[in-house]
Amino acid sequence: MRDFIEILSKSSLFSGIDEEHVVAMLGCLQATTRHYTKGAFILRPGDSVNGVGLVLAGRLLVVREDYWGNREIVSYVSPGNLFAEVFACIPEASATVGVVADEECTIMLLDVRRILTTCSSSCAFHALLIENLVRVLAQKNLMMNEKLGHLSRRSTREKILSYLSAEALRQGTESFSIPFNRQQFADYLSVDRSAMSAELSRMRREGLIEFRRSQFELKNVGFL
Amino acid sequence: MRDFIEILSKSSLFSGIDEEHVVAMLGCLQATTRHYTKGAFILRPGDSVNGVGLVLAGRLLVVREDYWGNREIVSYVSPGNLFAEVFACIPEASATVGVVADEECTIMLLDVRRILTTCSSSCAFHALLIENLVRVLAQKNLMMNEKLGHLSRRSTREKILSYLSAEALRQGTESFSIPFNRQQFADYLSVDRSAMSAELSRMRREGLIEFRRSQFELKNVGFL
DNA sequence: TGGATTCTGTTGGAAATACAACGAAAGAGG
DNA sequence: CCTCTTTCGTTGTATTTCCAACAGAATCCA
Repeated sequence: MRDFIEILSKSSLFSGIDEEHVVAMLGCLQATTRHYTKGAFILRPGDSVNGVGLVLAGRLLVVREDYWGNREIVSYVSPGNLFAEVFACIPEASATVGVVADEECTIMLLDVRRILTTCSSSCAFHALLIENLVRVLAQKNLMMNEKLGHLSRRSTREKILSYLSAEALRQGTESFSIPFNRQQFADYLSVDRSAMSAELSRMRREGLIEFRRSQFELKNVGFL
Repeated sequence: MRDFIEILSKSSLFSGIDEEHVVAMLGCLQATTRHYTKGAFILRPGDSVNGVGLVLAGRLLVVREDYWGNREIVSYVSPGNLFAEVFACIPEASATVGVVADEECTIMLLDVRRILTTCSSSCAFHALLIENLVRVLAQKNLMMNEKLGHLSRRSTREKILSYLSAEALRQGTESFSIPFNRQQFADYLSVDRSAMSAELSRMRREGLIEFRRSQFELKNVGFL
């Protein structure tokens, strides 16, 4: 547990609160930790959600699957970041997506009601906690919006370029690596993997990009 | 102004606060109202956002346009609902989408910092205001998630069915109308309008659906 | 090291979509 | 009631995507 306090104090939720106070708040928020092995479901579609999740170690995938088993990767969650906060903030809603451990991982569950309901006594940083929660919600919104922008492109090439240029902008360099393998990349953009590979090769032949596995480089782009 | 107080007290942000207190809070939140004619831009991509918007009358469209003029309808906003709250909650972010008046409309702008920063004196309902804001953010998140679910479908038919069945579920009936004309519907699902018309006709011939303009009926569905 | 497994790129045929063009139907406004 | 404008459905063609199958490369593990 001690190992995770640094993660916590640097997390999106506790940002700006020093380690000492974070520890004090954990009890107030009824924090519990859990451990999962690779491939295990942390949350299944339809589950009711009682608390917000915070990743302490490992990586989670947020996935959606349809009746025919097509799997789409909605997003991924790395240490220090929240998940399921949306369902936790709307008591009457149940999960519409699944959350799977992409590798062995440790998570922490916190009671959202305790975050929103200011307890006048102990927690001096409660206002900050709420502000952080609002910021996380807004940023997730922004991310989804960005992904919506990728998915709304008509062709595979446009989707790929939309994603890659956004990633180059975010990382501030034309040469960067993406957090997906090919199948995951295709799942993320909701296209066929082999079609994606073919399109990537075509773009390489045309001198638009260079790549090797998950390492990409945008050629001749004007915006950086 | 008087005309809009009922809208306000029933809005997502002021939900649970009676009209009397809503009026009292408006000053505290530095509320201003504006009027726009059909087709006018309320917000352009790249604009910096100082306050959250609340629709009092008329309907707004949230749109994204690419370099080639392809227009995607991200969502629409009807009276009583917020817009631009995401950008307002992240000071350093500027708008990534545009907001257009779909018809003549009146909106109100509110200072988000005033919502998040509790002023101990006057506003007894401030905690509720924050809770409402959090709920709105979470619900928008949920809506985007749902839309992501539609867009991630591979074929036009699947996208249409995904949207229509979600709408049928929401409205609780197999016969319902959608808030779009054909072009807007196609824009919303990011597909070609004529292709959509063709697919709709095909689905009608196969007995899956019935429709006339914006009125739809799902046939032989099991979930209602 | 060698074999098994996973990941990636390629290809060809089937299917679906985009695009452009057109006419019919519906709605708006005098 | 008539005209003008917008919306909607249809069709044919060019493109693009999907799907399945396969082979080479990289990685893993005993």
